[in-house]
Amino acid sequence: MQTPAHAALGDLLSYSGERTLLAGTLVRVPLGKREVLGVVWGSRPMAEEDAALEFKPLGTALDTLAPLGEAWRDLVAFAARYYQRSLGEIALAALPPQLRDLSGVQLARRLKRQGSAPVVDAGAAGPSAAAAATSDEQADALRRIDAEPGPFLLFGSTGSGKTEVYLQAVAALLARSPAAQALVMVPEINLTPQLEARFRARFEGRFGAGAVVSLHSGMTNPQRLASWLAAHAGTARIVLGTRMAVFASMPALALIVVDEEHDPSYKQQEGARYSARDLAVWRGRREGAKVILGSATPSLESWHQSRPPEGDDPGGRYLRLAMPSRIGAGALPAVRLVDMRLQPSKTVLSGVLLDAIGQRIARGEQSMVFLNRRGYAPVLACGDCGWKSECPHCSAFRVFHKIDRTLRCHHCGFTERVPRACPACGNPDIAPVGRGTERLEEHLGELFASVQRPDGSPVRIARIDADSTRKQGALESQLAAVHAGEVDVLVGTQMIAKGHDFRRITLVAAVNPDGALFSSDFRAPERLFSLLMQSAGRAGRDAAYLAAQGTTAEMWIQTQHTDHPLFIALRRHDYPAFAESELAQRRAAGMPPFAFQALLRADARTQEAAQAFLNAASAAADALEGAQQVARYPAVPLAIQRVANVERAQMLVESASRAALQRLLAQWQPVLHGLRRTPEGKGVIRWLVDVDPQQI
DNA sequence: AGCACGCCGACT
DNA sequence: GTCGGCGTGCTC
Repeated sequence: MQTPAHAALGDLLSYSGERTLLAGTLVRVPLGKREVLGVVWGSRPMAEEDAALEFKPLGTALDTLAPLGEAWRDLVAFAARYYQRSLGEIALAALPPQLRDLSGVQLARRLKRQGSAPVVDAGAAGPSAAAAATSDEQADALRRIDAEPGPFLLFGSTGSGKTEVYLQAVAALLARSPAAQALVMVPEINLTPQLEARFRARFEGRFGAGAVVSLHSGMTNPQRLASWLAAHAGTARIVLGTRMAVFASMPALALIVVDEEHDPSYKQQEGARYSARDLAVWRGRREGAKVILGSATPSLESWHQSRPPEGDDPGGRYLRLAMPSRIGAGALPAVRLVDMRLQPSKTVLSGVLLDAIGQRIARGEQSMVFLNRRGYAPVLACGDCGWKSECPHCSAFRVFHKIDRTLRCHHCGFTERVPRACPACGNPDIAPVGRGTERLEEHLGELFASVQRPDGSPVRIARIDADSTRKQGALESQLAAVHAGEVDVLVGTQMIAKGHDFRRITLVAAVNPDGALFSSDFRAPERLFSLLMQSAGRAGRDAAYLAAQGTTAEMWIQTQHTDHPLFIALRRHDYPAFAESELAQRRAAGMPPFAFQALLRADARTQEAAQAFLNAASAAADALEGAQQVARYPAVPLAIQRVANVERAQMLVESASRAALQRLLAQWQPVLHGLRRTPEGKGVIRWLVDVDPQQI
């Protein structure tokens, strides 16, 4: 009747105890030599046949806490089943870590303290930020959300006011039902503070402090526990969080919002590889809560699922709500494609783009230059002997970081000081190849060294990427500098493309986005389109500013493929056209969303051992029921084959039927565990199943 | 996952 | 002679 532990450990463990505990009660139980947290999944009286078995006695029950509800347990059970993980692993991951090491007494103390915190008093309403006036599109979306069951796909361009729709949908719901709770998810921790501020401003006056809580991995354990307990008790009316929040215990859940639903961060990439967006839809249906998925560039899965009925096609299960207009922001930026084939070879920044940026600087406007590669140069190479800065532990190059003169492997973290001469032949003349954000920042600094801002001061270039924001609070202070107008040109990775509301940026440039056009990952174009759309959305957010400046917003793209359909659709800001052509290709090729996939991955000391395991697994699958409905592709090395001296291989498994795929995976699981003890499983360090993989 | 038990190299 | 490397196996 409990849950911790992992992988091969059977689903449920049984313990003995004097009294019957309600399902969902948290308990401490002995497991091996330690005591762990468990959740009661069910109980029954001792039967005679149990006498032969030896059950350990249950430890203390943490029953000062209300038991976890049936809906929560169903969600955990579904996630465990669907993503092929043990019940205990999901349940434990779904609970705040601090619950694990809190004794019953400590927990009671926490609850008492929290219970005595100022209680929500609707009568003593303080000032609440007023709801903004809604556009016709927003009002229409809200009406449909109110009238229809959903799930909804809120398809709104950047600046169309999706957040206002979320706020008012939440407000309508909380006003109608005195206990109702809403869950609002965002893809990244970085985006929670500004969302939290808006929700607090809107709701804390009405529902009291503590009505809005956050739940994400950036919080300390005590903070997380406090939020979790408030959600579980129902005192928190609104829970904001990242993907982990989908598992929050919310007894009166009535609405789930998944903002930027297309974002890959919703898919957990280690441990249990769940999709918080997909679980949100499942949870919404199970609990009768409305679900709103919002995006300017929806995932093709959600887009397809929200197609309107047509002919024989009954349409998708989601209801699409479109909000094409931008509110309070200027028109969407004009997209300019620079044909790099017409530029001198090795041009990094074309003359026309530099001119355009220069003009913005002269007018005191800001530009954003976007390059998805951090560091100074992706490779360091010797011109004489051909040595390259390979990582000794990975099949990847170490990146040259000029700032601290290091070569760093971005996969295993292996870092060394840059050698003064070629380690292979001693040639002192080793040179960076290619460019990252550091080098671009340096390059721009040189190019604009003689240019002046309107007040005569020198041009300021700033860089925002994972390296420049590593320190606590660094991102905030850098963003503040941009907002304060201290920066003329901002260089960065995709970090700067998301969410941040820059008022004075009127030009956004993507320097070298072509890599994703011909990637082996079939989802790469989808990600690129969404990233570029999102980047474009950073420009010209403030119509009043544009008008005052007498300027228009522009998005520049340097490419070798100016006639690529992706860029043509982008130039028209036409996501539907892009989606339609991508979906046609996916349909023709039998790829998601027209097929369902899973990956079986194996890590081993040698590539042969990893592949041998996968091949044996594939052979074993032949004998399973329904195997002929599921295609298994050959085992292949991962794109980055070796990381930290571990060889990695994977096998794609695919079916037109989700149910058939699930049936096969369920039967496969015990076989795979068994395989580890056979000769083919010998060298395998670990294996895992990734259901609905995002990256292939 | 933890945490044991168990068999082979460099230290008090 | 012991400390400790991580390989293998178990947890009601």
